[in-house]
Amino acid sequence: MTTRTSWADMAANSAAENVGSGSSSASNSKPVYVPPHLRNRPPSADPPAPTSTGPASSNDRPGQGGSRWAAPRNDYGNRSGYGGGGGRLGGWGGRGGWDRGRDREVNPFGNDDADTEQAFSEQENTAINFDAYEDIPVETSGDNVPPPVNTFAEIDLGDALNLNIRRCKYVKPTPVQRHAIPIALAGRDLMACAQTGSGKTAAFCFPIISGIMRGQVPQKPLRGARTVFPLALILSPTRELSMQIHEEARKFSYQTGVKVVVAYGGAPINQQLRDLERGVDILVATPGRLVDLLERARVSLQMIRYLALDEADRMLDMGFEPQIRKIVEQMDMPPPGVRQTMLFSATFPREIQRLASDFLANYIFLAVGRVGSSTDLIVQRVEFVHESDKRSHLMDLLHAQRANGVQGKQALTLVFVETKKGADSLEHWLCMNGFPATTIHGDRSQQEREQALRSFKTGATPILVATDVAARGLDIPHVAHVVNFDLPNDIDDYVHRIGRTGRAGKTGLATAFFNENNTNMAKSLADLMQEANQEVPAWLTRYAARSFGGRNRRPGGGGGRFGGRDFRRDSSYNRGGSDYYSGGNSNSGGYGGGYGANVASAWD
DNA sequence: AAAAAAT
Repeated sequence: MTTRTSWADMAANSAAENVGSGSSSASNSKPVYVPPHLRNRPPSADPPAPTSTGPASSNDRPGQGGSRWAAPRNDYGNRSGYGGGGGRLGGWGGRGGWDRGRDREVNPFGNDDADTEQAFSEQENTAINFDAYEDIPVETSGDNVPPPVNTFAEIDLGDALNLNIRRCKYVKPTPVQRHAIPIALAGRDLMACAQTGSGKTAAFCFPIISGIMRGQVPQKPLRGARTVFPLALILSPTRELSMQIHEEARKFSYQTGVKVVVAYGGAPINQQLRDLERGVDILVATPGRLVDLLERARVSLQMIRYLALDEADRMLDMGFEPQIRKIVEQMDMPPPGVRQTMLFSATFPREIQRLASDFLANYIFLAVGRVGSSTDLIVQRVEFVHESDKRSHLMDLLHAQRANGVQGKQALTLVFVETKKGADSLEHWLCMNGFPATTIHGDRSQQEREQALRSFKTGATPILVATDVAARGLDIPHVAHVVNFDLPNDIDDYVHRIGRTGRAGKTGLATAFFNENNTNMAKSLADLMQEANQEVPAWLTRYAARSFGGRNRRPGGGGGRFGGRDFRRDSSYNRGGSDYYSGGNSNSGGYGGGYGANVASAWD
């Protein structure tokens, strides 16, 4: 079944359905989470009862549950089957079980007081501007696509998770969450084109955490005493992105009894081993370190129920594919159809979709994008700058920015270059010229990388020179300007790079330096900018007309290089279609909503 | 050709 609906339509339909189905607590015994802005409207719904809830409540933390929160406890936990019979004791982590309750869980939230409305509004840097996400076109395909939801209350995530959602100030689900969460909760495999800034991590974390909480306690397989058996695996292409996902997942799983551990290279493995031994349900990892752990038999994938690949197209490109295949296909992970697999990215080239389908079973394809383009929030500029002029041109931009800046402060500027050497050399030059800069790339130590990122985020060094290590997924609030000092050779990389600004519904600026070395990018860049309603300089259009475009120019026009389209619908894909389409009703006709050819976006 | 990812 194929549906094409604008986001607004979805919301309207969904709301209409709810009227009939009686989702309010008055007609339904299940308590309903009421977002803060809807509270004090008698009498339909009470706030959630924030007890310790969930499966861990009966056993893990005696004395903590229920007393921390004043609100009256409801019976949700018992009715829904959560935690019945004492609940699970957490994942298989060697020394897990009863001991785990003694470890006081560190509060991952800066401010623990979820009942203080003010606390929410003060955390402005994580607030999402939802108005920017209205009227978003959505495309789904696959068998029996579960309908989207309108509110978190419609989803049976459980009290503990709902409380963490409140703590994160997520008042209502973002478009990708509205669609992806019901799909994932239905147990379906998913390939999703979605935006990090709007809560993509939550879109795959919520169903995983919820599924682990309500799942049966698995029998621990017989293995070496030090082997741990995570239930979910989340892979990402860079260490910093894995760290970021881990931090978010920890917030979502706070006081749920679900344990999240991160493992990546460049850091001492011993601490990570200790973390694993203390119990792991969800393992977030980069591929190299995970392979190491698997070969040491410190981790087994035998119990994996959920597999999520973030930046999935990157994970399956030439550099990563062998490692991913090893992890997913050649170790002890359950096969597709047994485990549940979710792939997320903004860009999903057709050939990567084809590779990815090896990992999926009867999956649903989901694309969420803005009308016309998803980069409305990012003003894109492209300037013709000769190689020899780049530095002085960058200096001009930075000077102008400083002049316009608030209180003379330099706005955060992320400068992408092609090579690690180039990054070091540009950073040095900027510092020499009075612009506090730092750099992040793969030749730096992990400590240096993390320090650079911190120092950039805090504004201590408001200029960060980066290679593509920082191109994907990193959520750095307040990046005002992304400069493509060197253009990438792949338009997908450009899309991901500029997506470091204009996040969470805020606006941003992206400037690209173009010269005769970038002619192969002219066509794709011009098309992309046009789709995003950006001003395309006449000289770029002329380059584009001359350019033969190489791999960046997709044949067949309608394919859309954004990847907002299911490759199974291409006529060139002919394995009998019914593998994937029960009805075979792939409707590939014109789409009024904005998925034309070459739609691209800042969505990752 | 470059970048990332294990030691």
